[in-house]
Amino acid sequence: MLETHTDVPASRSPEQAASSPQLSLQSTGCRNVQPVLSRVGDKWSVLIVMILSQGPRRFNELKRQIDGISQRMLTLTLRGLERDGLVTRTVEASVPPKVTYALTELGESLREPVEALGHWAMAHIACIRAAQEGFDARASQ
Amino acid sequence: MLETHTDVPASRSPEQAASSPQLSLQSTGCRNVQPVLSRVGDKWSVLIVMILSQGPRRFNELKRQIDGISQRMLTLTLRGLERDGLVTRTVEASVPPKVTYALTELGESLREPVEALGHWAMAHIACIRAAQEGFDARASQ
DNA sequence: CAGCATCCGGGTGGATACTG
DNA sequence: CAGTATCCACCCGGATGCTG
Repeated sequence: MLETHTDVPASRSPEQAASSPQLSLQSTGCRNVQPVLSRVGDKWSVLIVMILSQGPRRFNELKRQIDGISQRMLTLTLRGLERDGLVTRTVEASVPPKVTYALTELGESLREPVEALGHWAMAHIACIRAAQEGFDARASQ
Repeated sequence: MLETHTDVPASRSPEQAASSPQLSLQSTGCRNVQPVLSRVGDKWSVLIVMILSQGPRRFNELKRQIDGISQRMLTLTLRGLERDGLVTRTVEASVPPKVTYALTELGESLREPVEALGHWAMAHIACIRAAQEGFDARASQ
């Protein structure tokens, strides 16, 4: 569980902090946040994390369960997740080889904010689609 | 990415109507969630949303405030956000023209889950970096 | 001021073939 | 089974130049 939720009380940045140019919002927070956002926005990472949250999986189990992924992207994505410390890779030296992937605690803790985003998406998808259709209709005419 | 194209309706089977305990991101939810995740993972969208959450901004205000963005990407990103109904674009027909961008309620509501993700990122960035360095060290030797 | 048009380099990701 | 290696199409995104 993630009770280390250092709840930052949303220190509203007072717009233009005069002296220091607009490096406040970018370099301070976003340099750290952006890589994480990229991982979440990645085509396959979140899906893999969600599947692994149900339990460890072997390589081809994942491949079968994720419709449309190429083995190249599965490998690459798993390597990336492993590198970030979100997933562990366990090799059992047998014939045939058996490799098991599982979520780390870090990976597990990522599920909460990601699911929050997922819930937001589910709750507002109709609203978004409507906006898109309106926009497209306006643009085409 | 910015092309959150309106996906096919894809009539849902009514099997898991209201009994799904967990938000299944693989089957039903994935198609709805993924475009949103792409937007969040987008290089500039979240940054723009965060800035606009402090109040409406004009085009060049945003451009000045967002270090490193090209005006092409600013335009494209704002169009995408507008299309998704997250941002409004208001043109004041004057000379010189004045265009103001502001968050919609939908855009404002996105801030919460995104900030949750941001907090997660800030809280675990050290952990992630350590994992990455360990991984890289292991890989290079 | 607020864009759009164009070019183009680099990275993402799919398809395919091969290995331990 | 679980990858690696290679080729390649696409398109993201920066730079530049031009409009109203």
